[in-house]
Amino acid sequence: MKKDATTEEKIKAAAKEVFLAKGFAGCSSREIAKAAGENVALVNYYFRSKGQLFELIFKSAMEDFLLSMIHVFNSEQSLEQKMRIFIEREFEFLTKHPELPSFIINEMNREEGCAVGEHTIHFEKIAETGIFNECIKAQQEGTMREINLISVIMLIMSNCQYPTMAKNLMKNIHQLTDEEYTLQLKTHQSHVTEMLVNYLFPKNNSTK
Amino acid sequence: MKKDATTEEKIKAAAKEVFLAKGFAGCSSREIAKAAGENVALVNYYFRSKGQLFELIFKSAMEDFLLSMIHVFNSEQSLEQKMRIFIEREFEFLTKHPELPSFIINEMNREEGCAVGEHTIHFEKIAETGIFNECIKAQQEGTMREINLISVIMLIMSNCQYPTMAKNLMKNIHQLTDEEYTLQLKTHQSHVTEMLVNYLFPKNNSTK
DNA sequence: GCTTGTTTTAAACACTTGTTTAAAATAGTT
DNA sequence: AACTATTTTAAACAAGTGTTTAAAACAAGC
Repeated sequence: MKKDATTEEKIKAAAKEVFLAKGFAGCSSREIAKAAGENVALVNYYFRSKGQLFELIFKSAMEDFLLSMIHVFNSEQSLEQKMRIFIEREFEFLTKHPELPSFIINEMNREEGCAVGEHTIHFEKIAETGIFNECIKAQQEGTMREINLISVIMLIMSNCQYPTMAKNLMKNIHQLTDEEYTLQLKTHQSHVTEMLVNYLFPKNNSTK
Repeated sequence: MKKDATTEEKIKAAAKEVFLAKGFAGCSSREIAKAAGENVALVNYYFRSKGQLFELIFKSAMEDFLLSMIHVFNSEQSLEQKMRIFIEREFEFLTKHPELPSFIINEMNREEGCAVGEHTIHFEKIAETGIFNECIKAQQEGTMREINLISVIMLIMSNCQYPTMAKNLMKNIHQLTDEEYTLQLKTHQSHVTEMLVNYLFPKNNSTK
């Protein structure tokens, strides 16, 4: 946390930390205030309610989440190479922010349905990079497998996000230490990369 | 819910439903009691505390979760065929219990660390089916790719579980209806199956 | 100095939380 | 029937919840 941040920023930073770790229902306003080193009333003074503060945090988390996808797509490289780099960046990003996918999926599954319908905006930014058109073109040329683009995204997300989300589960089931799991993750990443690239860009000309 | 269940069973059933949907922090004792149609005090009368009731539910959920893996492994079939059937069963199971993976992963990530260290027991049951030895043998014979078995499990879990966990996220991002997503899931399943089988059991003899 | 407006504080609000209690209802046994 | 043990109830408990309030502290301008 920065040193001379304003009270508002301190609360926001603390809220992000606590919300991401424990979810909306898993923490209290007082906990956030304490984490920020400020009075409870200030949470409502600056953000009106716990709910509105959460909404704010959630949106920015969602933005981080989706923007982490965009950077690679604009570069000048082959689709296959882009895919390789993208997976690498994704693993890198998720190692730094392991709580993010769980957080978003959870809060998305809450009954109150967090801020539904607004996140397509960011997704359209991804579309604007032209990556989807690039895929369609590659599919017409036969260098990429005929596959629904939603499935492509799902394959990538599944294989990149799940391993970081399920860290504690996996550690427990397989009796691994933190270091062992980090190592495991590294070799897993290369499997994921090879598997996805092999499947999406088959080398022998039987695209099925 | 069954008609003439005992009060204890009614509470347990209600607790399972509510806990799975909302998590430990996301619901109250009174909510569970109301869902069971019983008095709040009975929750503590039969289960002593919300925490102990949760522990009970969590363990049985974990059991469902892991036992869903075991059934296929004993059958008499080729490894590849077993894998295909396993993935099919897994998708089938997860469609019926979509909250299960999120629930377990979440509660596993809670600070209190739910009942850590006891779940290896079930996992050992999987080992007893001999599936792991079978894999090692296949790897020696060259019919299966040289790959850490933990990675194999992770690949399967990632690709089967994530798509059901992220349903609401995906629906929102891609603006899909429930029916559209179910359809999408169906075609995704076949991609997952082909991709995993192709990667784990490569046909051309270049196992790398 | 005093007077503005903003920021921070401690205290209180009404309500929900998990849990306990003591009395009431019920079932079981002789 | 009467006595027992079990089950269920409504009420209460202290502690914690999100939020509001009214007073205090602070800063800036005159």
